[in-house]
Order: sequence, then structure tokens, then C-alpha cells
Amino acid sequence: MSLDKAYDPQRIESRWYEFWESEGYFAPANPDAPPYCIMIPPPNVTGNLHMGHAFQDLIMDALIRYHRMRGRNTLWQPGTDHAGIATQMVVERALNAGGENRHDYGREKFIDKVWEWKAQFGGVIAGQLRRMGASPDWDNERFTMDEGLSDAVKRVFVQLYDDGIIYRGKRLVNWDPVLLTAVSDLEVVSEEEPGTMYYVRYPFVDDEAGGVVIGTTRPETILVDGAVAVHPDDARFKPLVGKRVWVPMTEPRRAIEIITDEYVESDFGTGCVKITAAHDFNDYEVHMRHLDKNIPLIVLFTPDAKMNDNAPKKYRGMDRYDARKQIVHDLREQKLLVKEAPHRYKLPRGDRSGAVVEPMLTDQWYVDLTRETLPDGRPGGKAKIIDPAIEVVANGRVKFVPGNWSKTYYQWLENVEDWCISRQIWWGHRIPAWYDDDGNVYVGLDEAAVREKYALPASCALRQDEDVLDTWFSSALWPFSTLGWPQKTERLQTFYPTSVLVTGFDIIFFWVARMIMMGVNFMGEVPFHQVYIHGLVRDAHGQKMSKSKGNVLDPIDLIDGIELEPLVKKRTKGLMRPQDADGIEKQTRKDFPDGIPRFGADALRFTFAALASTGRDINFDLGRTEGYRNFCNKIWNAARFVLMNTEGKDCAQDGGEVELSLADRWIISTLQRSEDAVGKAMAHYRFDHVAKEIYELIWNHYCDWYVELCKPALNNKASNEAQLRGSRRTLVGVMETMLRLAHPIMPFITEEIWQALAPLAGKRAPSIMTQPYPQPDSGQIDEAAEREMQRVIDIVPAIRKLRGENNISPAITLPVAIAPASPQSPPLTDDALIYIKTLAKTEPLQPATSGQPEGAMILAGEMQITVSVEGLTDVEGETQRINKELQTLEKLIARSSQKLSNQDFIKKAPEAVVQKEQARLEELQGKRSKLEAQLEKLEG
RNA sequence: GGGCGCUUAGCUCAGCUGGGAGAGCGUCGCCCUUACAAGGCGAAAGUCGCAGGUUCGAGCCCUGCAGCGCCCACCA
Repeated sequence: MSLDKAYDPQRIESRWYEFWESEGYFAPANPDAPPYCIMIPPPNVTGNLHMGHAFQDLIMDALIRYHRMRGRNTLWQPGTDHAGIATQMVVERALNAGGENRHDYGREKFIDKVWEWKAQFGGVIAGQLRRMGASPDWDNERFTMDEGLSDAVKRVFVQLYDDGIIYRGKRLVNWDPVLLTAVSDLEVVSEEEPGTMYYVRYPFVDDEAGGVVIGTTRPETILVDGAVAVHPDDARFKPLVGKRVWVPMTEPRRAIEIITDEYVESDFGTGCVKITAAHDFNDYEVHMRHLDKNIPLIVLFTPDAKMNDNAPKKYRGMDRYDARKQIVHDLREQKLLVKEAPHRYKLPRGDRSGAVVEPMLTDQWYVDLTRETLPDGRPGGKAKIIDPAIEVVANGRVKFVPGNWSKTYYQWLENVEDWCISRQIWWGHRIPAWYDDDGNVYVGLDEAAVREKYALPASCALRQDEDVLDTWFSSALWPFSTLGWPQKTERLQTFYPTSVLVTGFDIIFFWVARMIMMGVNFMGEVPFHQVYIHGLVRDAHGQKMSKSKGNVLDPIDLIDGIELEPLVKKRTKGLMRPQDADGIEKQTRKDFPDGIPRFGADALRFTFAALASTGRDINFDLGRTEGYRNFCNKIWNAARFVLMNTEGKDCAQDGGEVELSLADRWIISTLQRSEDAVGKAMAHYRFDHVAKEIYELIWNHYCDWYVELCKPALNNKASNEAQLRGSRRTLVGVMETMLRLAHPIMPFITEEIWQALAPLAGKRAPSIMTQPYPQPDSGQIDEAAEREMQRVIDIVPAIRKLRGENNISPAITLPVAIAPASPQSPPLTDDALIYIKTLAKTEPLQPATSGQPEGAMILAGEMQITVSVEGLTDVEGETQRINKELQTLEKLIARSSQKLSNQDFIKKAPEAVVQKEQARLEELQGKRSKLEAQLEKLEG
């Protein structure tokens, strides 16, 4: 088997993926070995693979392949999330496009539609994952609305309800007036926006010419004000406390009291706040703190945020913003509007709909996370759920990488509010609660279970709660529900707790924290031992990738390449603001005049690895991918060279005497060090270091030096069979090992080459995937060879540099004499001399002429090199060069000797450091005198 | 208001428990040398954000400042 002339990723990738999958290599296969397990963060079932997924998947796949090769019983659990609101929106939008909406279908039929949608598009992202080379256990893919997972959801709900942790209550929640559902605190994002602060006078009941002035950004809510509050210590208002004022615009006129509350900031606005308890979280708190005052809780809005019947007739039915305009107008007319001023403030918006969230009083289901104990004495959510979740991180059962994320985690848990888990949508896990005609609530796994549990007669009519659960409720169970819980399956037994969770910081609260809460509670054990938090993938200049900026890259386009026109089309289609299209098109044409070339999955994967330094966001630079595509090409061609020189030849696969050259021993030794470094970097999730180590080993050490040194050895007619066997065995053996070393990051190209080359290294197996990962062998470290090769590596470039500076053609053979610069150093071995001769194209300078060389003297490492050149010599240039070098030497000598003359340094610095410095100074001085001597010769 | 992070070559970033400033890309030369021009060889390029401090010694530790970014909470 041999390799094609050119590296073509597309030709090899699909072939090997199908092979791996059909052979079943992705399933756990080593039942007696210690388990290693990663749960994929389930992408939305409607989703497409974006750069963030691709990055995250590379990390997981690299870890999985690495541990699989290391012999662990390895499981990467794949699956998708039903993503309640997101999916419902996607399907609804599709219906809307056809002029329909979900109410045309009704609940049951709409849900059927969603399942149809899932059947059609739910596999897209899995297909894209395959293109990336991901190796999860596809045979056991899970979906959060699978039967088993749904069963887990119900059981958890029922249990927490029976424990008194889940409760139903009427409270103020974040209401999304577009989606018409409650959302949790986490699903509300606040950003500063421009607005207006309105100053409104509330006339005194007993003196309508006077009054207090309040500031508000929401004048429409004046209509349901329940009080005006001032700070208790605010001297200005002390005399007014307890007085009554008229609420403007109310019909019939309503009067409210001026009260005091600590929450009022005296120096903000006018120091007087209107209290609208039913539509503001702070005001609701005020209401709760002053129950004796009976501050009215009046709801003003309909679910879609229009004015309801509690508003005076003229405003009823108006949208909240239209009502605002009208009221401002009316206040102005009645001379109650004292002032308007521009005011920037943060507006809470639903993260899905973008609509301004309205605090609304509704009945919702909550998970208690704040109570220490329940009224009946059982532990509350704080004690039962939050404290243990904090504890497992504090005591190291769960470790964040990088560690400082634990701080973020604590901070959130320590300040968390109860979790609103009910959603007024259709797509999701229906809440397992039933009501009788009197509104009593019964919670159980299903209706039959409820009847039994609560001993309800058949005559008692029950109807199930209409709401569904927050998507994250089922996601929180993912680490054990996917493994079969509540069944005590072998999978669950084997793989829980999982090894590591790989995820972004953006879902630490949504998901990571909740998995820990649920895992600790229901499994009695943490869901994962480590949490590797990676950064966000941004564009090359650190901008967030977004459709509206038009800077989104599709990982599949980087793998397959894409022409300019389709790329422009893709980026400008379906924009929220079509007016952005022109700018995006222009920028795209400028950035990618020729489209995006086909880089292949391996190059993309390697790019992600190389950019994955700890925790921080990564700026994705296509130039890097191009560079790593070139790296693939380099590996490809190196492999071709290896095959050309080993195929059909004796590589000592079957034994036979072997003699290793200096270069052989050096590359084998170097390989051990790289294996060691890669292993350490893997253990610390430093994929950037892994990538760098592999890149340097293959390109710099193996290709640039070793392969070049092999050429003379393999072509030398004087080489004996043992030497040839030694070189061939090393050439092919090191390459084979490097392929295994790189496989977790670059699975495709390593497999393709390995298949061709492994037999020559004496390996016979169906796939590189199932081969052991290279482990360093300290017995193969050869320090003598490393030292000697280092001298070669110092000398060769020094001679090449001299050529460059003197414009000496590479075709000319240079006569050189090489000698140790100091008597302590041994002379070069014959091997080393041959390497220098070949790589720097030199010949030995005859002793007869070496006394008085017509040429140059250079110092490289611990060696002194004298070069003689026929007719050289640009004496002037050479003088200049030496003078320049002397200058830098002088600086270094000055710095070093200054250091050494410092008594404090001698006394306080560690012995070794002082000695090193002394040796260094001596070396520098030696160099200096050598150069000075040469200078004299030149001038003399 | 509370918390976190970043600032090193033109660009994107490494730099381990403090001990001679690094890589990739880009740039500039010279080479189509028998694996590879998606290549080879070589070169130029940094007051390590600023100011103090600790130390024999600071890119690294401490304090302050500036700029950039993120998270949480929030003043109506």
C-alpha cells in the first residue's frame, strides 16, 4: 500500500470514519479496565454545528481517543436536548412561514409536528460531528425526551415534591409577553438602553396644590401604584410620612400612603419612589415587608402586556408602550409631569424572544433553593441541595479547570433564588401534577399512580397540569439519566461518576451547577470529577461571531472549503436586519476574495488544539488553519519519504542485527521526551502544549534534522546491513510512534498513513485507533547522543549563516576546520562530522593551511569553526561582522560580570545559579578573546 | 456596587515553583537541493500597559493607576 502523491483530506476522511463506525470502535470495549467517561453537552436537537461546538468536540474527542488508546474503558455519551422554548420557536416559525400557527393545530397535533421536525432535522448535528471525526458511542445516543429520560424526569420531580423541595406558588415571576411563558432568572438578560426618567407630582389629598414628586421610567404603571416610599432617615420627607396622596390618572381617584423603607436611595431621583407591587420585584419586596400597610397588589397587564380592566377605560386594551405615551401626554396636560430627562437604564429582556420581560403575579412551580428548613422541620432546599453542591467543590470532589471558576460557581450558589421550573409552552416534559375540581393538587408518576397514592376514587375527575418543565430540569439529570437511571444498569454502575465535563463558562449556572445539585441528591455522588471550562470561539480580531456581524464561520466550510459566492449568500441570507447585508457582503468579499480553501478536519482540529490555552477565549485565525493544513501536508510527504525508503526493504521487523547511528539514537531519545511532555500536557488539559510539542517533534526534529541525516546514511554505499537496518527501523518506527502520538488530535491523516506504514514497523492491527498510546521509556533517553547532536545543530546553521552573509552559493563546498573552543570539550565524533559535511556542505580544511586561514572564524555553542574560502575574503565585511558580534558580547559580559561582582548575589543566590553565571562569563570571555584574535589576523 | 480575566514582536498567542525574552502567521533576502514551493535555508523585529514596592535578581510576586473584556446584582 502506498500513498497518493498529494495530501487530499476529503479523499481519506469519510472512508476512515465509516470504517471506524462500522467496526464498532466507538463503544466501550475494555470492561476490565478503569472507566473513562465524558457526557457530551447535548446540543439543541434543532441545532447546527457551530465553531463553539466544533472546538468543544475536538477537546472531548482528543481526550476520548487518548484515553481509549491508553486502554481505559472509554465512553463518550452522545445525544441531543429537546430545548423546549428554542425548538418550539423554530417549528412555530416554520408554521408561520406557511401562514399557520400552533393554535391551528392544538397541543397534541403541534407536538406531533415537532416530533416530525425532529425526525427530519434532529440528525443534522450528529452528521456534522461525524465530519469532525468525533468518536462517541453512537449506538447509545440519547434524547432528553426519550422514554427513559422522561421517566427519570418524572421520578425526580415527584421525589423532590414529596421532599417538600418542589412547591407551587403564586409569586412575581419574569414573564415573557411574547412567548407567553414564565422564564427563570437566568433566562433574562439585562442591557443598558437609553430611556427617559419622568418626574411626576402626586398631589396631597389634603392639599392638592402641593404633593410629592417621584421619578419613574414606567409611568404607565402609576395606575396601580400602592404607595409612595421614602427613606426612613431622609429628613426632607419626615413630616410627610403617613400623609396620603392621590394617584394621578386613576378613575375613580385612588389615594395611597407615603411610607418609609430602607430600600429607597435618598440621593437617587427625587428620593421618593412609587411602589407598584405587582409589577416590580423590589416593590413586591416592599409589599411583603409592610404587610400591615396592606399595600395593594393590582395587576395591570394581560399576559401579552396590554392594559387590562384594572386600568381606567381610556387605556384598556392598549399596548404597554402606547399606554405610556398616552399617560405621559395626559400627565403633561394635567400639569402633573414636572420634568422629563434622558436616562440610561438596564432593561430586562427574555434571552429567546428579546421582549422586555414583565414581572407578573402568576402560579408557578419552583424548586426551593433558599430555605434552611421546611415548616414541618424537614431540610429545605438550601440545606438539602445548595449546601451539598457547594461542599463537593469546596472539598475537591469536583474540580474546576482552571480553578478560579469555582469562585464564580460559589458566588452564584450563595446568592441564588428559588428556581422557577414551569413553562407555559407545549414542547417539553409535562409536569406530573393533577388537579381535582376543587383545585387540590396531586403529584405522582402518572394519573393511576396519583389515584393510588392519594386514594382518590374513580369518580374524582382529574386534569393534568398544562405546563411543561424548564428544559434545564431534564438537562440537569443528563449524567445519570443517559446511563439508565432509575434502573440500576451496568452502564450506570460502570460510568457514573463520569471523568470530566467539558463545557463553556456560559452554562456553569444553567447546567453545571444544576447537574451537581441533582447528581449529589439522586446518585449520592458527584456527576463528574473535573469540569474543564473552555473559552468562547471568537473571530480573528476577538469579535464575537454573530450572524448580524456577518463574521460567522461554519466548521464544515473550513473542512470542505467554500466558494466565495455561496459564502456571501450564506452570510447574507435570513438576516434579522436585511439592511446589514451590503456591509456583510463587502467585508466577506474583502476577507475571502477566493472563498475558503478546503483545509480538512485534521487541520481544523489541530487549530482548535493549538489555540486552546487555559480558559481564555480564543480568537480563531484562519491563517493558523492554513498553517496546520500545511503541517498535514508535511506529515504526508514525510511519510511518503519513509515509505520510499523502507517499502520492500529490510526494516528489521523480523529481527536481525541492528546498529544505530548518532541520529537514530538522538531522534529516539527526543521522541521519549516529547511523549513525556505530551502526556503531562494532556493531564493538565493543555492542548496548546500538546499541539506545539507534536508540531515541533514532527516538523523541526524529525523532518528538518532526522530525515535529512537519514539521507546520507541510507545512500552511503559504505553502510553495512546492520546500519541500514538500524536507520530504516528508526525511520519507520519513530514515524509510526509519532502517528499514534498525534492521533487523538488528527485522527484521519494518522490512520491513513498508519495503515500503509505500520506493517513496516512490525505492527499488524486493523486500526491505529485501537493501538496503545506512546509512553516514554527512560531507558531510551540517550544524553550523550543528545549532547553530540546539539553540537551539530549549533554548528550547521552557523555555517549556513556565514554563507548567507558572504553570499556564498550553497553549491560551493566550504573547507572548514572545527575544534572545541575550550579544552574541556571533546572533539566531534565522526558521525557528527559527516552530518555537518552533508548538511552544511563542507570539506575538512587541510592542516597545512589551517595555521593561517584565509577566511572566517565563527563560534557556535562550544565549538570554534574556521572556514577557509578561496578568494573570500570580504575582509571589511568580515571585520564588521566580528565587531558587531563583539559588541553584543561586550554587553553580555558587562551584565554578567556586574552580577558576579555583586556580593549580595554571591552570598544570597543559590550555589548552582552562581556557578552557572560564572561558567557563562568564562564562556563569553573565551568567545571574546577568540574573536579578538581573529580580528587581529584580519587586520594584520 | 461585587467578582473575574486580559495588556509580551506588525497580527494571534506561549512563557512551568522568580535566575540568560519564545512560537506560529506575516515581512525581507537567497534557493524549483533527488518527501514536500502547502517547501528549504537565512534575516530583521519587543522599554514584556504605566508607576511604585519586595528581592542579590521581576514578564512572573505585592500595591496603585490606565485601557480592554466578561459575569453577577442593581437606583425607581
